[in-house]
Amino acid sequence: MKKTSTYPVSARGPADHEVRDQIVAAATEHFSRYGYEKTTVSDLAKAIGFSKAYIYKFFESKQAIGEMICANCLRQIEAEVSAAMAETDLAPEKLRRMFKAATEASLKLFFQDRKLYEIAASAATENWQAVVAYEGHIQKLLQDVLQEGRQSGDFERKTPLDETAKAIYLVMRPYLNPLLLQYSLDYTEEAPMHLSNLVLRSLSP
Amino acid sequence: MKKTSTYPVSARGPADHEVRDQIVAAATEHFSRYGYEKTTVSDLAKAIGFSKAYIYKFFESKQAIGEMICANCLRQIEAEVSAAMAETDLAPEKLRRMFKAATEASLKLFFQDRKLYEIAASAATENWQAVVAYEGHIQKLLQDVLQEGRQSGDFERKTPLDETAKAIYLVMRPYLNPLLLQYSLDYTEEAPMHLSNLVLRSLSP
DNA sequence: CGTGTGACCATTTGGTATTATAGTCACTAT
DNA sequence: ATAGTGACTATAATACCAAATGGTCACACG
Repeated sequence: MKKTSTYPVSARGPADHEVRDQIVAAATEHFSRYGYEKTTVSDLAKAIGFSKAYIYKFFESKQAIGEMICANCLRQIEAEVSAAMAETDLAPEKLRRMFKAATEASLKLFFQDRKLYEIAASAATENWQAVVAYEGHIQKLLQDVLQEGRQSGDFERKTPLDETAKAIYLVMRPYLNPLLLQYSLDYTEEAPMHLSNLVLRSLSP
Repeated sequence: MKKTSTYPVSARGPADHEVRDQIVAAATEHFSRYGYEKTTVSDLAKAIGFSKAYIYKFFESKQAIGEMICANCLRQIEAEVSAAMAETDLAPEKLRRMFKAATEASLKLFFQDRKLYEIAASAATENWQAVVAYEGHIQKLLQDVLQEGRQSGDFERKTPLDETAKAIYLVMRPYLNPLLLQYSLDYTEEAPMHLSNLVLRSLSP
């Protein structure tokens, strides 16, 4: 199995290679310190002691490197969300924690890793693979918890599952999507609770 | 009573004056045709046959003129939403129509009056009075229909009204707020229906 | 074959000189 | 007092050119 998560379409050359890891490490460092725009490919090359041309043996563009770093950020968020959900067995509580953890993890990125956040925001604007994958994974998590709640009898079963999932995703989107989050900052304090309440009321059997 | 809606804080000089109306008319024309940035205050002056200095007897800045035009747009949306809601007496249906009409009116602005939409988006970014007022009015409409539905027995009465109103507003926001709408275009087709359904389920007694 | 690069080109970007614009004010006319 | 303006300034936009950057390629080395 090819692990597409760490070797996306936009990569090239040997998949498993020490230099690839070095590039990613240097890019993470530079992007998060100086930002994506201010980091040149030559900077990365210098940092790992190779020529710029060599970097292009591993990534087909600077953006491809950015995608990788962005994907790592988003996977980090996914992991935090999954962890928060794993803390309980009750579907309703899982849903609450999912919403809360996702918002908090995104906010953490925004406030503590602004430069990386900016990459994620561009990624969302331009619909990079990493963001599409992230959205897919979150939707999957959501669908799973809905299914679980239906099985346990916590959630109603009349409404088609995919409709419910879609609607709830739309409710969460302004706080999950890096691009939208920055325009919802005034609400991040209360929104997860209020919206979780609303969603759970809508799910009651 | 001062009608603050047509004479906001950022205006100056005689409130009711033919020239003020001429300025607004010329600005509406120019802003919607050439855009806010590309229109100079001198252009407006030329259009109404006065000097630029005279315009500043009526508005304290170019932005103040923009606010007025923007406020008109938003009031137009409000009017369309109110009209749509008046078509029915049933609170749940009112809520559906509110969501649908608001989304459609905002989309109309986006696609058919792009230049004016851009003003509204800036207004939302910079929190102009016009947008704050618009949000307030929409929230009032929402609160009223909720109250009405509670009285008629269509909606549950346990949850505090302002919490419900706030949560539902947050659900609608991505499609009402001009700044957010442009990032939700992929969803405007289905979102009003799916989200109305979700909200109504959450309101069921 | 895999590792690695300097030289090269087409676009962007950054800096800067110049122009255009927002906004004011003293002033005239009625 | 109300109606109206030309001349002015500080700031923002623009136009311009030089430097920097993303990206490629032919080639060298083991």
